[in-house]
Amino acid sequence: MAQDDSRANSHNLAALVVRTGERVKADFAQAVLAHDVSPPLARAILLLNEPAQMGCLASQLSCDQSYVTRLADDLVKRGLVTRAPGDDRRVQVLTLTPAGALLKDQLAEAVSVESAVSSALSPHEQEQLRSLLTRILEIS
Amino acid sequence: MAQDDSRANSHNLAALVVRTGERVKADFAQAVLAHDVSPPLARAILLLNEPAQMGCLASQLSCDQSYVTRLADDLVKRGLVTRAPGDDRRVQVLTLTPAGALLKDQLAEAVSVESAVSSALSPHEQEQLRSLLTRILEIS
DNA sequence: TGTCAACATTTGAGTTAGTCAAACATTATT
DNA sequence: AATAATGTTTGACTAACTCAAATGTTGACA
Repeated sequence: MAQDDSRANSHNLAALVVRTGERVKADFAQAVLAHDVSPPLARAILLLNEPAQMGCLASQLSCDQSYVTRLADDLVKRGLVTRAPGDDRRVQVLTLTPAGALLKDQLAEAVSVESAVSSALSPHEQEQLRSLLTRILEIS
Repeated sequence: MAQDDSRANSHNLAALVVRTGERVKADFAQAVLAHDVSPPLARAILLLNEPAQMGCLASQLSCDQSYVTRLADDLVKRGLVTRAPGDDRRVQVLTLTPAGALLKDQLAEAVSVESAVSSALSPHEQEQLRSLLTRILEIS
């Protein structure tokens, strides 16, 4: 109802969760854009610790497979990954080139350096937070 | 790696924060779309407890003023708000119509009902979470 | 009082981060 | 051998924005 204002606005905990997520995302974006990489591209690169097929990447990114195709196009064009058919010739396996691996390390460094989460909270508090968030994600 | 910890490397706390934010946002979207309102429109409606001028709404939504113009166009077209010049005739004041006010209450109800945050955590835990997130937002 | 800077809103054009459906190639099933 | 299933690609589209320039309005001040 209208007078139940405690939930309506940004004093609302749900809104705070969203806002914090957006803040962390913005920090990530700032860190990776400094390396001329868009956030989705950076996410893909950071997942390529070992060669992976595109469908797998899609599920890790929780996005459509066709979007991974576009990301891969871009990565290949930039010389950051190679795209080669696997044993099953339907699949394409993405592998970081040396340049890509280097960039991945730089991105990982940049992202972790400017992490508001780890600089705001003690290790114990970080564990607390992790546990609370996990509980939220677990429901349903 | 078949783990469906969907937002990659959820062992990374920052990723977990983002993922939780997205989950909460998705719940919000689901709740309001059931009332045929897009998430940004719903956010605007929920902020209109009292008449507000557009620039003010923009800052509450943290978006460009020109985007509020488009939201307002839509809201007016649907008969949910009126847009009238204020005393200062540069400003336009948005006011919920009766239909808009009714919808606002329905949205507030729908959004609060399906809140993962409040059903996953005890009141005390919610306070803990609020405090941790606030600390993250405060750093900058 | 006239002029000019500042402000609120609007418009037009563009961007980013995707989605969906259909097509295609390859492999698996019957 | 025919058909179904799987993985990727393409084309067309969308949502949710942003930016820059244009428009209308007001306040400041010489």
